[in-house]
Amino acid sequence: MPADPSERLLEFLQKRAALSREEAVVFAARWSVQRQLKRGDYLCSIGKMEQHVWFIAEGLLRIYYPTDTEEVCVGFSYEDTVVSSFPSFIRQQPSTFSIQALEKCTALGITRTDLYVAIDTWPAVAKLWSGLLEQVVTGLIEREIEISTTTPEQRYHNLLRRAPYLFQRVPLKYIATYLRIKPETLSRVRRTGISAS
Amino acid sequence: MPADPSERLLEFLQKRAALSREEAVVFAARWSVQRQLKRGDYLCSIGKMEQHVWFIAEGLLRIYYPTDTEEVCVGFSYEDTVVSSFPSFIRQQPSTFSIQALEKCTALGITRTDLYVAIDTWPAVAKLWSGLLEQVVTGLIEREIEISTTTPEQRYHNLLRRAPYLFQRVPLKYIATYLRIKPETLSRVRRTGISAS
DNA sequence: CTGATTTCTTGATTTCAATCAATTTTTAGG
DNA sequence: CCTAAAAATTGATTGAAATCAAGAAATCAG
Repeated sequence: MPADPSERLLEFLQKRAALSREEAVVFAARWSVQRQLKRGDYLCSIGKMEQHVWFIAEGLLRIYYPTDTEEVCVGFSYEDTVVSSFPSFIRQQPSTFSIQALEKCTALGITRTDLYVAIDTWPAVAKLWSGLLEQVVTGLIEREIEISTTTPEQRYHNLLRRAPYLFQRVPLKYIATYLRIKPETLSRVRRTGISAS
Repeated sequence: MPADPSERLLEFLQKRAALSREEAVVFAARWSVQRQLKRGDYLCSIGKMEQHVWFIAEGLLRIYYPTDTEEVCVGFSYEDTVVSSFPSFIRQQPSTFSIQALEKCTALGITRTDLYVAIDTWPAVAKLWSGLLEQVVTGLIEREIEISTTTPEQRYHNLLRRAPYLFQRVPLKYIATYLRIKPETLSRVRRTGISAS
């Protein structure tokens, strides 16, 4: 894992997209917006127009939307993942999400125009984009099903199994909103160490 | 609105994709699987591999997944919409959804291979596909937000405003599961005719 | 048209997680 | 290292919708 963000992006692209080395280098160069975030900083805020898709080279962020009374996490992003406020980016509408660094982060961004030009230029990039959207779609659907078919306790155990690393890096109060339960409930569920099926 | 399913598909494609008339005709011809469904028939069932994306030329269907105790509707499809068990179609895994006709339906299907060939052949089809996926993504996200930020009553009024036609065509018990409430609750919410904000 | 089945409504009761209210523990920044 | 702020825990209580239980109304197939 290279420390250099661009090098890391290049590896990511070559692993994920059917691009030649040269194409990958050219495409990677279009991810020209570098952001350094410290804990608490925002990559995107409610109401702002999302102009980029971000590659996270380092760090961890939460993606959330606010309600009257709390902030509900829809997901987390970390090293070697791609994140954006997709509905805002796709439709060019004000974002309904905020994306906040929970750790010091390094992100590389590509603009909307650059991305769509790349999609039109390289079929492999078009494929990468559809693949990413497909992943988002299947992820959202699976998540919706899980939330509505499982108990808070099951969801906790499922997440613990699928993504134990989150519990090392994310305050439980954010994990709680991601599981659609209150921190108090999560605390109680953890105490009674009932094992998952 | 033409009665002929193929003609209807052609109109749909020309409206939605930047295809020339000739391209549209050639692409439309790949939607070669025609299905006639009567009330109660299935376009896709749990556990089956979804092999097609379907264009609905006529009729109305519900898309749902089963839980221990009920069937939860994730959406409806009707004339001039496209439907599939997307996660199954995309990943070629057994479907976690069933898609059932609530009325007599006519559907035209394109196979996975035919679709992906078309995507690779015509940039406009690739665009159509990404556009469709983008629509699914934004729809799912908005829905997730709505479900977790609104009361059953608000959701009922929102749906009544956005899609009044569903109430003409779909039994309330299916609408209830779509709103993530029990039929009894929906009934009570409808009785107390409190108007939406 | 008509009887059977499905769907919808209404009432009584229960339940699971939310809320409210303090502490205790942990963490981060000076 | 120390202290203030943030996060987590624990207990008591509440509440909104689910569940349970009949009936009434609508619909569909023969």
